[in-house]
Amino acid sequence: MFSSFAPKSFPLSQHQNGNPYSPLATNDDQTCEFDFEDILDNNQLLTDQSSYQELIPTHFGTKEQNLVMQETTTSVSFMHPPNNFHMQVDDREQERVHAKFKFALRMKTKLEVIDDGYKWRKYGKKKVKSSPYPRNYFKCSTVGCNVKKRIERDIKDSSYVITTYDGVHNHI
DNA sequence: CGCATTTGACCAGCGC
DNA sequence: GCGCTGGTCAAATGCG
Repeated sequence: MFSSFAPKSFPLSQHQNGNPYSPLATNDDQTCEFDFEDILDNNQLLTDQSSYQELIPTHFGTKEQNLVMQETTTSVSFMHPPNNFHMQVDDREQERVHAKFKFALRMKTKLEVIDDGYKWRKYGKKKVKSSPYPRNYFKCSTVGCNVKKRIERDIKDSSYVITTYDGVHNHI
């Protein structure tokens, strides 16, 4: 069963030749540099911290290092969970694990809405106390997919946007 | 007219 | 129990 928890494609509105995995096109409105700011919640399969730390540099780059998405191979690694993500779990367990999976990424962009390859429906906007910027709430538009995401500007540096994904897509 | 977005209302959880 | 805060709902609104 296919599933993914990360953006499907580069966070760019334009991809060369229409291929979302192609090298990045230059776009002044949105830089392509971004990094994992925080892993908010480990999934159950990776409760062993050491194994989790191994996966981050392999698949996403280290947390400290900005990851410039310029190579197809990097993006493909990024868009899918690690191969052993589904290891030794039945469908019910996998569903439970996916429902708990949550992570955030921080991206330098001037855009308010970021195209990550999935179709989202906005269902809420909230002023949060800790930030002068509103937080926007989205649900995946695909029927039966319960993935949500929140988007807000970084209060420390408003040129960055923090996107928090909640759940795992059950579709391509 | 249909669908997505907006936005105030409502709800749940938490700390006091 | 009460108030605060964040998350969700849903009616109103806007737009193609």
